[in-house]
Amino acid sequence: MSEEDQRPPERARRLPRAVRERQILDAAVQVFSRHGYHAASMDEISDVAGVSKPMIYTYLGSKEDLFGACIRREATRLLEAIQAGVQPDLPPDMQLWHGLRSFYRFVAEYRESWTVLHRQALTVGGAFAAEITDMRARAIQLVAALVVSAGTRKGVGEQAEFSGEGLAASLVGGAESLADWALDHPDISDGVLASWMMNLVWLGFNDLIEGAVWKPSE
Amino acid sequence: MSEEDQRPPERARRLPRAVRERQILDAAVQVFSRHGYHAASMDEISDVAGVSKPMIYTYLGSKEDLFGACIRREATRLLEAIQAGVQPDLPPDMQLWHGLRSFYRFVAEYRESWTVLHRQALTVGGAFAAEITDMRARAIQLVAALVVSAGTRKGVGEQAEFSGEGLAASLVGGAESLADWALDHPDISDGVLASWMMNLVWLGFNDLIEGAVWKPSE
Amino acid sequence: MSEEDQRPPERARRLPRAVRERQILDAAVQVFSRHGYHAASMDEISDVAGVSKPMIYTYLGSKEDLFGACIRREATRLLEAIQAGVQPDLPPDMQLWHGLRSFYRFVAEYRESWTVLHRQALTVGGAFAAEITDMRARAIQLVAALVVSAGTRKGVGEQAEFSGEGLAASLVGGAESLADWALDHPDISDGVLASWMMNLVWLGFNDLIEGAVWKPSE
Amino acid sequence: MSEEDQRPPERARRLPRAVRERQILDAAVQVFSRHGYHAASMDEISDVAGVSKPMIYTYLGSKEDLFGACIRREATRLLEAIQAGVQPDLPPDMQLWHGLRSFYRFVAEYRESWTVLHRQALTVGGAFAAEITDMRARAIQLVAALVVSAGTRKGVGEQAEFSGEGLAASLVGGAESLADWALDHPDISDGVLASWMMNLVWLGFNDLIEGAVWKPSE
DNA sequence: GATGAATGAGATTTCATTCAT
DNA sequence: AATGAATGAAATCTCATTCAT
Repeated sequence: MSEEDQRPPERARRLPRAVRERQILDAAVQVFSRHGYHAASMDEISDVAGVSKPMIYTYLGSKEDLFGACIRREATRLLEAIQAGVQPDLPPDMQLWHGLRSFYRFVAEYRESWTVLHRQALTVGGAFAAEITDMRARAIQLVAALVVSAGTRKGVGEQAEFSGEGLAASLVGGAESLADWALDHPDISDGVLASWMMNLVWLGFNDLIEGAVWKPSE
Repeated sequence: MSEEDQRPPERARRLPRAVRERQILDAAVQVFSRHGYHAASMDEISDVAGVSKPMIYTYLGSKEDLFGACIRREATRLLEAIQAGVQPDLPPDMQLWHGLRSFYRFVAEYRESWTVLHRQALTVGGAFAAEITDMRARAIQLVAALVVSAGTRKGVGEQAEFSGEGLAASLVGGAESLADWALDHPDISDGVLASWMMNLVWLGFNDLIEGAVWKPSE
Repeated sequence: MSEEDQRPPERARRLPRAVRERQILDAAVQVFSRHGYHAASMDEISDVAGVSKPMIYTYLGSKEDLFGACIRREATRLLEAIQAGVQPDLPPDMQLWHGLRSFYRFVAEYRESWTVLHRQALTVGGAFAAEITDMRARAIQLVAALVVSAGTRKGVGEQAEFSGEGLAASLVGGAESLADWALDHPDISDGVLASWMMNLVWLGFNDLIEGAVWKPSE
Repeated sequence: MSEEDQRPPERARRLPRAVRERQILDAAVQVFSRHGYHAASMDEISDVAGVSKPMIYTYLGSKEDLFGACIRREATRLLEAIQAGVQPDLPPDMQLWHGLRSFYRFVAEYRESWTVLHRQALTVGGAFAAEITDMRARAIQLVAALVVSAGTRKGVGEQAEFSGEGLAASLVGGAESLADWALDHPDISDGVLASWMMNLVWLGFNDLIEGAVWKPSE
């Protein structure tokens, strides 16, 4: 009844839209990463965000829209983190190494972002799978370019034993898989992880471009 | 319209339990692989199986049980397919190569089995994720054993640049990732895919055990 | 393949219909008494009876029919047990006492029968509630007759303080309630239980017919 | 057709939670009392309440929770009604009489409450049966205390012919049974019903504490 | 006479989404 | 700007009941 009582309750304080959107996206990433797209409920997200459900719909649209916004934000973050670590004037192997380090640093620091991108995004099907697959394809082609550029410098073309894109696909997958493995081994630094990948892949690749080829002995 | 069509509709025929169970599992794998665990509905599965829902519950139990049965059947299939291809008296690299070929052959032939195992099983969480993770861990350790056995023959121990389990994790992940990639490139034979992996990994690994080490040049 | 193998399996031995019906009814009483009408399932009943479900439907009809058959059989048992204990040439109080003893003996010996009749039959509604209520009404009127016959012998009519049927209703209810109580106190003999009821009721009733009347003092 | 009918349909009006909860509980008591716990459907309850099913789950929880809420509300009502009628400074017989009157008044006025408590609550089994049995036990011990206090004033102890708790159990059961009987005889006032119970029981009990004992004459 | 196979119908429960204030 | 109130639609699962052999 007094004048002070007339301002709205603590929780309902009017915040600028951008702040609210960030709150909601943070909560959504957290919940989606825990339960996956389908098992996550808008109720839980609104609870975690400290915001009512209609607000989510007003600001970010449907559940699918919301998930899309999460995916895009986290993907952007990841790509920016990697790009920030890469110095384009270095030789290809060092570029790769720096990129990998940044990647493993990101995964360690933003587990939830990584989980959403890697594990949950593919299960939704339809547009998202495509989006993620696209992003992955871009990453793969980036790596492939790196690899091929190194290769062509030494005069190696596309052959039966060698496919830039295919190798890049497995490289990216291997790196991701090692990232998952590293989530359970947090004491291993990003530098060591990146070195493992380089040793596994670069040396092998180096042999390839030197003309060495493994063939079935039979 | 033909004479055969005049017998009672397929659906009503009384078939022995084992046959129905196979039908149901086939349908379930198909539907789970398309939509994932949560988005798949028992209604759709029963439709695809040509069987009423109660039969599913009578024969295979709850949705979770059904999913578990799918996972286990497909995992067994996959492992058997790989083991059938491996000849234990060959040298490690040939064992690996044959294993990979069998793997890629299986993935090409049973896309849905692979999708369920690779993409969908992890999203359920709880017991299944654990089961799959376990199976993957077994595969990783198998590979690690192969790799390490080759390594120790040449006197290479665990070092900072080298971790059997970590490398195996990335190798398995890389192989899986290449399998996914190959789903979109069906013209590439399993032999070629396996060779790529071998060239990427074995040569690289070979260098490692010869003492070559990649190090950041900076 | 040998000749012995051609007789039907143990369970399917052809038994005369009356035996099968008894088996089924026994099982049904057991299951209904445990779970009540609605929570009992035909599956459980057929399991307990060691008989397939279609057999139940063939011999005893629908679930409702089956329940009805149970109720009628157990009610008949109860009434016969009571009548067997009563000797019609004794004075009213001794008749009542003997009836009560037989009743408590029956309840102790056939807990399940009693449970079905007392607790479960009323929850079904419709025809059964009516049937049970009827049976109870007959018991009440029987007791009422006893009471009234004793009363009229002494010249006591229906008054405000006295209603044969009402009193009988509460008497029967009290006896039933004591039976329930006795289920948790199995060391108390039927004779003692019957005596309690007589002391509680008969003395009071005796006073009534002697002209004593309790009235609110206010 | 009248002007009032032109406002939006009753169902869509936004009412405060407390009001809706009351509506739902009222409907639930009605439906549970008609069909029993198992045969009652949430659909019918939501229809009767004029509310959609999700509201019921949001406000009152599962079907079992809802039933529990009904039981507790009605039990509280009943106990309060009885306690409101009892005056603790009166002699034991008058306390009993007033308690009985209040009880019969309540049963007449809230038939459905009584039905749910008396007939339906026991059939659910588990926690509710226990809860109801408990409440009944409290009532029984209350009466037992009354009876025994009157008895000990006259120096009557526990004997073979007399068990406070057993007698109280049958007294309570008799009172309940008379209540059921009275439901079909609505012209009989609560005062008369209470008097019947007093005449039946109190006189008998009075005899007991005076030393009179009924014994089988055989 | 006896049963394994099969299902229609309906139960409880949850969720994304929207009104009305 | 913000939310409590409200729901349509659909999910999983169970049960009484009947065919076909």
